[in-house]
Amino acid sequence: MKISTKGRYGLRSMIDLAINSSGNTPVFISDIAKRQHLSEKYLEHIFGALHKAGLVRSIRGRKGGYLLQKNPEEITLSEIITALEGKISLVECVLDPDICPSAKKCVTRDLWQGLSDKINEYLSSHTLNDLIQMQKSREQNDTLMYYI
Amino acid sequence: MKISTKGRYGLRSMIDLAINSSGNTPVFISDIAKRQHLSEKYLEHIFGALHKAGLVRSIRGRKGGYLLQKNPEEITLSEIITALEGKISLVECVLDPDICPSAKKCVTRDLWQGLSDKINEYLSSHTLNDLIQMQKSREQNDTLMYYI
DNA sequence: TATTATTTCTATCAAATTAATAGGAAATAA
DNA sequence: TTATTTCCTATTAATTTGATAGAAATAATA
Ligand code: FES
Ligand code: FES
Repeated sequence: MKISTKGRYGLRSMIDLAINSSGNTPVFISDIAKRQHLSEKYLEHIFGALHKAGLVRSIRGRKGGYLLQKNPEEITLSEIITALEGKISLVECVLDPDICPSAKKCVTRDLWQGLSDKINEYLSSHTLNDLIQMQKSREQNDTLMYYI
Repeated sequence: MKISTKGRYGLRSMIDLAINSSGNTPVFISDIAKRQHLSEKYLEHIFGALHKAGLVRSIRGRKGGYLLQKNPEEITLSEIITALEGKISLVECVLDPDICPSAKKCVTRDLWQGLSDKINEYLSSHTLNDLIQMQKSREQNDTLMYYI
């Protein structure tokens, strides 16, 4: 029961993208990879998935790169994780009861269903903006420390 | 972000064990495997883990088998899942901050921490007995249906 | 005591999934 | 025309998960 690197790296990259894009100038994957200490090639894949899910806008060619497609407060963490890891459910049969012949009787399915709902609830109730604000205030506090 | 078969099979087997053990006579792994449509050999592993975690008592030799070590209402689902899948955390650095050099600054870690806590909360607040009662009442309803 | 049924332990193999790399095509601004 | 970027497809590497085999230990039973 772990979040994969795709999900983890992707979320961090979305925060990085939001913080480092000024206006309409796109951000290079290579820059995000450098700042986040990630492989450029692997990050390409991740942004492919984010793009496909409509969370980022891409500009091809020289001086191209990526931009957020929506405002950070309109992007829930659930959307980001779903884009990168698929629909959130702890067991397959929560989404697709047909794969378990005894799904109707199975009490553990109800349990996993309930827990999956909790997880979805949590991730839907936080937006990318929440993380950005946390990040920014944390950085500001770090700076202030030097003046105290 | 999935529960592995170990966790799923193990939980179902604990319910099976609790429901099918009468008094102090132990239950064979082979019987549980039959009823739950699981591989006997694989189930051995699973019970090895449950035993190691002190959730079941084993009786070796002929007419041996397994018994619950505690009353079902004293066994939380968190204990069972932890025994089978290890400590519940969505990313390694939640339990062990040292593996991420920037753990103190990382806002995504706080997020995963929070969500991992929710999951633990949920699984700690339900016991094996809850599932057994659900199962029993479900079976009773099924039986009643024939008499209506 | 010898035999048999049963669990436990360890080692290993197979399959599936995830993570990462590589190379080049397509697009586009300089 | 060139440099720089995303996009696409394939391949490889690493890790995790699922399953098997067989020897050792142990207790009941004949
Ligand atoms: S595990 Fe799928 S229905 Fe029980
Ligand atoms: S991912 Fe581990 S601290 Fe950020």
